[in-house]
Amino acid sequence: MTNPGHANKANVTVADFIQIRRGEHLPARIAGQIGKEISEGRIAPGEKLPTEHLLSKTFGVSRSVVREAIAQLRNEGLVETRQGVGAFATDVERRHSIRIEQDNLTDRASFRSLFQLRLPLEIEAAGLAALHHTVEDLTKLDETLGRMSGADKWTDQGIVADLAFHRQVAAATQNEYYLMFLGFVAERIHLAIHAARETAVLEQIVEITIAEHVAIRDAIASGDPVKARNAMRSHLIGAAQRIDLELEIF
Amino acid sequence: MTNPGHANKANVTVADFIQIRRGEHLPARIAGQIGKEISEGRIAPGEKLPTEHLLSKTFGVSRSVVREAIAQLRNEGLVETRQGVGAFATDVERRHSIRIEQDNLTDRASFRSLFQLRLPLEIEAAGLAALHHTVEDLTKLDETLGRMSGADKWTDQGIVADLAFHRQVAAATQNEYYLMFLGFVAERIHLAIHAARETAVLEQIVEITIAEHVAIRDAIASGDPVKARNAMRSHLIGAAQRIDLELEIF
DNA sequence: TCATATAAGGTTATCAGACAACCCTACAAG
DNA sequence: CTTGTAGGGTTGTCTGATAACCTTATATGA
Repeated sequence: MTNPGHANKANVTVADFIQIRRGEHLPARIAGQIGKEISEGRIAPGEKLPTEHLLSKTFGVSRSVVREAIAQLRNEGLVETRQGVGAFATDVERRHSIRIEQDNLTDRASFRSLFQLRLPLEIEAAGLAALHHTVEDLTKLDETLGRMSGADKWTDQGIVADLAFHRQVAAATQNEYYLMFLGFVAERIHLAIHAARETAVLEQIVEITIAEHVAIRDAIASGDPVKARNAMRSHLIGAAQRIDLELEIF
Repeated sequence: MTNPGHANKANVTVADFIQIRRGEHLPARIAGQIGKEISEGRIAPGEKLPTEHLLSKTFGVSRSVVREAIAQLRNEGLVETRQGVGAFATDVERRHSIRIEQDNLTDRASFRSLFQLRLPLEIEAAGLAALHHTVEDLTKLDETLGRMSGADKWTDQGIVADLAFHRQVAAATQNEYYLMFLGFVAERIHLAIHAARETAVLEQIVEITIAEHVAIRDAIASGDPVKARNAMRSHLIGAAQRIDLELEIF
């Protein structure tokens, strides 16, 4: 919308790029500026970025720095580069890595969406864990439960242990992707709650839900996937209610 | 005389379809190797990585490439660098982005794990889509179904349409994270099948499953989440069976 | 005229070497 | 014993060059 047609030849004004001040991690700052241009739509998807040479002159840095900045953007999926052609802003659909800006989660609707995503993953993970857990998995679960109900229950340790418990359930599935995705999602959720200064709420959750965690552990140990799923479902629904989150269950 | 860049093997004229990956972005490959070392624990968290100079000699590439690889790992949160000191591996918990190396999916067990992760997400998404879909969502679904059963059924278009269908179901949940995660996972799976040169199988899947897709669409349109979930579950289980994938269902 | 081959110029990818900024350690000076 | 400093090592940045690749225009031959 903002005159995207000038990337072809003799671009008059690349953008409102300002000269970089030295001091700390040049590539990251330049990547930030370019990324902002893309995120805010001033560089449309599919549009070609200025050449590295031109960018280096524009920012007043060497081409190495520009290259590293573009590499970072490419890694985040915001741009694609084609040798001999140039760098292009990508469609949102094609991004090949998942990244969640923590700021987004301050929005309650967004937070709820992430929790709603977590729900089926945790439930399925509990079921798979019931089928595939090893003796070591159970040992680790018990150890973590001990930390949760231990003397340091009211410190951050309890919260860390809660996170660790769910991570270990995911690990017990023996499925690397459950560990990867659930670890990622659960961590975002915990961080969001933490950032919202609702740690008191979290501690309360930890206290109330020790019994629920034990139930999950026992269900997994029993090897009954249905029982494990139900235990995890009850736990998560309860946890959501305790932070006034209304989920859709069916 | 020891130029490692051109120290390749003699050109083999046989049709050996092993990837030569000459244009496969050197830094990404090196980042993958180093990242693997970290993920699999051969480089412990907190441990110092070899110096850039040593790495460049080890891999036989220039320092620029190694730097770009390390920058990528830093961006993914796997390493932290301190000027004048070195690069250090970080804890797994710290990672703030998810990335799946496509190579891993050539391994059938790994591919199955990803499919097993996709299962509950797709099912839940179908249920949520039944509740939250808009008129526009249904229109897009119908349009995509038309492309699947159209004349270009046997081209890549049919496969693209299949992917688009599932993406639109995810979009119909009105939950950005379902779109983000499912789009990501489903795309990996399709790429893996494609890379395995099983496109013929995929096309067969598309043909057989048009009816199943229509059933999913109708169930979503009916607004009954349970029905939508069942339709999606049947479809995915069938799709898995058609590529000889045995999933755990409960 | 039309299709193909070739040349030219631009862009990214990689290389090589150098210097700057910064950190750590050890050792000398007080 | 404390302090200062010199030295070496590492990452950060710069500069210039070459290779690989793409696009476009021109030439060539039927």
